[in-house]
Amino acid sequence: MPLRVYNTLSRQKEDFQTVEPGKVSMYLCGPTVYKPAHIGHMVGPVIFDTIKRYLTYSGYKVTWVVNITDVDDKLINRANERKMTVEALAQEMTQDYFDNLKTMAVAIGADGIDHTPYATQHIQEMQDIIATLIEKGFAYPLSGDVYFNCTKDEDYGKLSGRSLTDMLAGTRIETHGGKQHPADFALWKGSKPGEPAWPSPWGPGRPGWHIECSAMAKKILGDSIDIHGGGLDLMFPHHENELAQSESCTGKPFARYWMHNGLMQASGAPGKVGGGHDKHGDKPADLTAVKEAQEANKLAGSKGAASVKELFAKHDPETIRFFLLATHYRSPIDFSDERIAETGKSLEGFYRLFETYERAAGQSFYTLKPATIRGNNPALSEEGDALVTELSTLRQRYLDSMDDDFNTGGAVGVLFDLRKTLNAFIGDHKLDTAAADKSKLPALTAGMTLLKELASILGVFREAKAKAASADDGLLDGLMQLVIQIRADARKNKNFAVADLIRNKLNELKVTLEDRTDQTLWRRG
RNA sequence: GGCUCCGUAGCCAAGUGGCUAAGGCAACGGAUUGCAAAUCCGUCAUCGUCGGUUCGACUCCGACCGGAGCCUCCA
Repeated sequence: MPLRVYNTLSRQKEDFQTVEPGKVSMYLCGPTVYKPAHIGHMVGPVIFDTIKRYLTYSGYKVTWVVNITDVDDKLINRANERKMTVEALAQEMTQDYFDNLKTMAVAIGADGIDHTPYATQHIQEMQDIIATLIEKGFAYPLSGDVYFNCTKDEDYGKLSGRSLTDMLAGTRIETHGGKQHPADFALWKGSKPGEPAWPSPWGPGRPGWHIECSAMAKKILGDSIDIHGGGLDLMFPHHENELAQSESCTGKPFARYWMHNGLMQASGAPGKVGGGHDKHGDKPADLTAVKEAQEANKLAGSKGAASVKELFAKHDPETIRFFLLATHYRSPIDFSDERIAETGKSLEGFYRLFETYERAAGQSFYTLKPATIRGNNPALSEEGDALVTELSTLRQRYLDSMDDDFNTGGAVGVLFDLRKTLNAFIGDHKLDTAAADKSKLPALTAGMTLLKELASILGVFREAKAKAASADDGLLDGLMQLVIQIRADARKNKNFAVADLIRNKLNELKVTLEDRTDQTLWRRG
């Protein structure tokens, strides 16, 4: 089955064909760095990181760009509030963003985001595009600003499915004095005193919001890119305008596939995590009230939108990543601590399996070296155990899911099936006991290696978790072994009252004991 | 008002014009265990409502109900 990708432009899944065979250029709209990232900001990067991993696994050479918007009204206002420069604020928040990406297993570099261009470092490229647009008649200067002329762009609105007449009918667009059409948007904004400004042929000013992406995508990836991504909220006006100005400038298709991820929603609180939410539409007369309500909501802050760093204090980042990938990327995700905790529970079985495997095989799951390229997996093509056949089937199901518009939710389901299969195999052959049928170990390792392969594509189970108690010098485990020994003696003497007392008291201390046939294991939680 | 999208079991969630509608969490029954834990096996849905198209629809079309997003420089 060929890879198929849902394209917002056509509103359907299309066979994936790149501009250049074997290569994929990918541009994801990054954050405006004016405040700490919240969970919603992680959705796009995690999904596109997974997409890059899968495309790479499928044999493509992928170049991925995520831009940093480091000049904008919100930055200016925020910097003023905090009495710091826009540069300093941007630097601080960019670092926060990068730190969070790293924690979420999204790398900066060849294994992840290849380029992170900054808007302020591409002013010249933006001005070049603006100049070209003016020259071609797609844009016009107006008292220090420059506007894109939407009516000159024949297919304006094709991405979001809007027409200029619809937009007029909506009357939601405030007409700025002098603009030729209400939908015309700023390419260049003349600066007010005290604002960041760059010299330009149209006077000192700063770029409009959309132009930076056009400029940076063009510079780094070329006139036509393969995939352009971002949150669903960016489809209009941001991506629509970006597309319009880019194609008007170059005369070439800007992006083959537009991919939009669904937004994170705080559970119980309608609306997206990051901002206010208001219903409107029925009462256009109530504009003022609506606006006031919006402001109030903005001040109230982001309900349910703890910063990512606060979230990491409560939940394992791997759990959060898994949580994000368990749902299809185009669906909205309902976010709550309960949901993530539930995901955490569902992952425990994997960690147990890894421990079991280590006991059985004498090597860590994390040291297994899985195939990194799709193709026939030699370990699975050998005639052998019935397990091997089953593994091949599961692997194919996984690939079919991912080929279908990166259906990570379906792929996650296969991971759980694989877990069950391997646990059953271990049980059938008593592989975690002294009575193990050692001849079955290679088949088990093949299965575990496959699990590693499939999980790696999702960016999970790649590395062992850092030991929580790094300060512990082994005392804790020593004490536990002592307690376990004492309890084992009690059990041997059928003194179950003592044995159960020990176990119950340990439970109260959040320590779980597991009596296996030949030993007793303990773990926290 | 305009433009999109969604509605699958107690909860989360994948998927399909026709064989048994993935998987997870929870619950229940069983195997295992001294009892537990962990693991395995099993039980648990006719797919918002009403029409239409079709030999046949949960899957296509329409209406309605319910929910979400955008039209406001939020990823």
